[in-house]
Amino acid sequence: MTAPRVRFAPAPTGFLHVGSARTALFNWLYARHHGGEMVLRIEDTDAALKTQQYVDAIVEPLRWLGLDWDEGPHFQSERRQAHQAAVERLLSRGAAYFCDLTRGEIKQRCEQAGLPLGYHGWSRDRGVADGPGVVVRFRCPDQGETVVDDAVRGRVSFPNESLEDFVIRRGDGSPTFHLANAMDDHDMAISHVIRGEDLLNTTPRVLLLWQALGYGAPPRYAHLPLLVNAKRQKLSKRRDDVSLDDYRRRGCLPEAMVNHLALLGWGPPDAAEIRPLDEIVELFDLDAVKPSPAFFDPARLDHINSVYIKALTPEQFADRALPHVCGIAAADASGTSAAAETVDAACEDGTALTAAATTREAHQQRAHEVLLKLAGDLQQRVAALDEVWQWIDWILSDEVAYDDKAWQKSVVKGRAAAEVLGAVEARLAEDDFTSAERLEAVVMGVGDELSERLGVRVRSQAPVRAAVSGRAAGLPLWEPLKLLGKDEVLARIRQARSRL
RNA sequence: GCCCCCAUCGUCCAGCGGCCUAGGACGCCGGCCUUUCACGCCGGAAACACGGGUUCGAAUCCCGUUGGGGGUGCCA
Repeated sequence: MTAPRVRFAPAPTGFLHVGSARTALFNWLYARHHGGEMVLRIEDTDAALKTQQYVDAIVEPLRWLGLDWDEGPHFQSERRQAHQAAVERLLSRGAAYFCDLTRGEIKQRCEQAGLPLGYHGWSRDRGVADGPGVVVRFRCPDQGETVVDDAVRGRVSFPNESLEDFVIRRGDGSPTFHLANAMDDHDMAISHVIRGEDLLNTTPRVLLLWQALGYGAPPRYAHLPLLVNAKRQKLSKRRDDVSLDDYRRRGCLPEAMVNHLALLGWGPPDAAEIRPLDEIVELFDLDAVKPSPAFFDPARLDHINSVYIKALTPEQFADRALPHVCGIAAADASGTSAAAETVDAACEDGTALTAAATTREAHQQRAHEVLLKLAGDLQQRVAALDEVWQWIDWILSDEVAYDDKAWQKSVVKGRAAAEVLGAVEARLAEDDFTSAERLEAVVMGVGDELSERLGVRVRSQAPVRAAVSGRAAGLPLWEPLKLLGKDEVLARIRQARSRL
């Protein structure tokens, strides 16, 4: 087999859809596995969507995923001349004709003829002349069938009588997707067209055009299973979370997203599902792609993401989590995260999150240090990077937000909580806060002593946690106490005691 | 309406005629570990949509039914 040449051809819609990302990935995997090439082509037939912003919305997420291409981006709009010339050729050959019927007129004719709503070659013999608003339609054969030889689905045949004379040039002179698609795939020497199943029904049209244009053997088609939501409907922009960039902002790792996407419609021959991309490249092939729709399950993505997060070194974790803790990753999000709002607000109006970090830079430096020190404990607790903030906000901020339930449970109703806090404050005043282990020994020691004295189990960790963090649960306390520092810890315990 | 696709645990995959009393993973439930929350470990419930064929033998092949989805645009 000669090296394949595939293309990823998204329409510029302002963002990259996870379904499109999956299509891009499968094209890329196929090309890389077989040592072929991938072309990026932006299908901007429709409007003037070739702005940098629209192109970036496609290119950047692809780069984020780690997918590259060997050629492009090409733009369909740049091939306008060639497309128009082809329309002329089809016209002069009688393979296409002009039509000036409006939607209403078509409907009317159907009713008069007692035919089901549709285009029944109405203008084939009307001899319509070209002019403003006049479209060009392709003359489909009335008999026979058009067969799509699909790498995923096998032989799919369409009765030609079910095909209507479709528009290949709009009233404004622009070519439609079918025409541009056939021509561009031919002219760019595409060998394999790998795309979503929603396009399967349009394939006979492209094939008919391919034939009429005298192009010879068509490319091999492969229609990938649709990505669906929990209700098993095609993922849609309106009701589902489909923007790849949103996942990035929420702290999904690109390698996790790629791995997750690869598992939708495909599975490795062995049982190892979570594995590096180069191994997936090695194992991937089209004949192993399943034809049935796949649910894009966010819970599964979370799991895969959590596995990748756990595998990060502390340094990698700190570097990658930092933007999510400092509001950078979510800066351009429509719904900014709590972390972003808190940090941005504090930094922008000049107020400090902590007395020590009075600038954004200082805050970042401090946050990085905290992330690095707590990496292991954080990594096993988050499924996405944007969850990190809620575990450490109390360390990075001077303000303690006391959770009512936690306060009641751990301090008010906590056994001997007042004594615990009193004793801990006294003992910690003697400590130099250089050892997390010693801090643990001190706090736990207070609990043990009280337990012995009172004859009942006294848990000393809970009230201390509530005092310094305002919460009932969280990270192992000792390293955070050290990071918070002696003055701050003692101040918080004092503050808690005064609340009693 | 018409055309097309799809059909194994709730979900994603394995199974491509006998290895299947159907395997793994997510999720769920239970237990262990633990002076928080987690991680980890152990265990459990959970599926071949239905009906006909073909075959010595079918989750695997064929047909039909049912169910789900997609398309049916001067969107792609």
